[in-house]
Amino acid sequence: MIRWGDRVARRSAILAVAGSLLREQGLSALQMREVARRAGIALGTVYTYFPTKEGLYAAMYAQRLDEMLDELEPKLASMTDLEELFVVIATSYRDVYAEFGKELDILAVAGGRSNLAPEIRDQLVASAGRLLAAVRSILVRAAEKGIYAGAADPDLVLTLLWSTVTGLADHFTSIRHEMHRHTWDDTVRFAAHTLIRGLVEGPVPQAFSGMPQIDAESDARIEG
Amino acid sequence: MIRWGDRVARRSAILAVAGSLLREQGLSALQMREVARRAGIALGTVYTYFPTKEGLYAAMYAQRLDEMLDELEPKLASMTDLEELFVVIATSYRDVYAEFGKELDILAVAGGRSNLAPEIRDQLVASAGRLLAAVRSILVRAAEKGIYAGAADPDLVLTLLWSTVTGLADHFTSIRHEMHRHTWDDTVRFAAHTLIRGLVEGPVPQAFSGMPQIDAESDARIEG
DNA sequence: ACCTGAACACCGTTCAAGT
DNA sequence: ACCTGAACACCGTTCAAGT
Repeated sequence: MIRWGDRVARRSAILAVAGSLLREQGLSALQMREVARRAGIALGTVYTYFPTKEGLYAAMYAQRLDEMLDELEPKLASMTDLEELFVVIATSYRDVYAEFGKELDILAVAGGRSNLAPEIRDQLVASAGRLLAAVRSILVRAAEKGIYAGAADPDLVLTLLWSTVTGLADHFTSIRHEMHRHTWDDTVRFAAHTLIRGLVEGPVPQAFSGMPQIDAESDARIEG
Repeated sequence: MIRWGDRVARRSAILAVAGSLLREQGLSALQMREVARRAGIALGTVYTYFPTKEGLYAAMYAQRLDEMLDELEPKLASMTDLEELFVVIATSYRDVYAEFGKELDILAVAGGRSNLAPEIRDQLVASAGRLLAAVRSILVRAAEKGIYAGAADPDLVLTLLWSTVTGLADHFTSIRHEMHRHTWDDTVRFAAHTLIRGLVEGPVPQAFSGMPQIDAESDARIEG
């Protein structure tokens, strides 16, 4: 039992209870009354710790991301392979996505002007920063080795990679993935391989002439 | 005014009213009372046309997808360029996504076992079929010309392309896209170029040896 | 048959009162 | 200071009654 007035321990307990509720039964079962009941406190008390349900949710998300990054950073530090980078990050993020779903996106929340408590917002910004820093440093290392097509704007590369990460996470979190027999591992590795192959410098295959930017009539025509 | 008992016209009117509500004010403003009020009918009447709010939403989505495909199919029929294909589909879908957001995904709803009215489900399955048929026919045409790397499983290719389409749509529908200055057009074209370049057959750039499948130690190492 | 709208159920949020 | 829980607000859904 948490003693009366121990706000730090109580806050953790609420987060823990809410987390298990979310994991076990999904978002629709995450109700403030149920959180209060499982935490052994009154309904109103939850609101003295978190301003709204959304605030509670954001705090849970921030905590989960920190956990993810604590696991991820050591792996990324020693990593030199762009495909592996993609696979490892995508797989970690998929697990977070499976819990928190489409409601929250680390790069969206961290960048946005939502009504979050400043502390939570800062925590999310920090997490996003850790993730971006890790990815950027690998891209830079790759660019220095001349393998990665450094000509493309890093923002574009990051947007493409992150969009694919979230898109794949979404795919395998929805019933969509039951439409074919491929596993997550097969699919992410194929995605990683294809993307990196497309990004990497080198001779342009066949009809392509390697103009990586806007051009109304592209040069990848099948005929002619 | 719709005359008493004209269920066909009334149904259309409800869908139209709900659609404008969704477009103008977003999902949170789509409330059954407001739909009834704007349609000039009683709250209970809405429920004689649509079994639940979700059913109404799915019907709106199905209608919007039909509209999208009516626009898309003629364009796709004469299309031979894989990059253009990606750009055109992604852009159309982004507009749908901006309205209906993450709640519904054509390939998820069509494949799933949700509690939709059979007619709506059938309509969604048909839409998904139209989209997949169009894409597949272009991939096949490309494979015949020997440009597209037909070796890769078409399911994998489709999953990757569709995941990126939804990921990009999500990116540009969230505040995330404000984090950099690139437009939708720039980004989708870059994505299309990179993906198709990665998928296309041809000499493998630099250290790559073109093994497109699972391999724990990938060969895209930066060093060694 | 089709339509009505008051009533119910559910859940996020508030706040005056308790310790 | 911290906690309580009844009460309020809101909105999806139902159903007995109306035409």
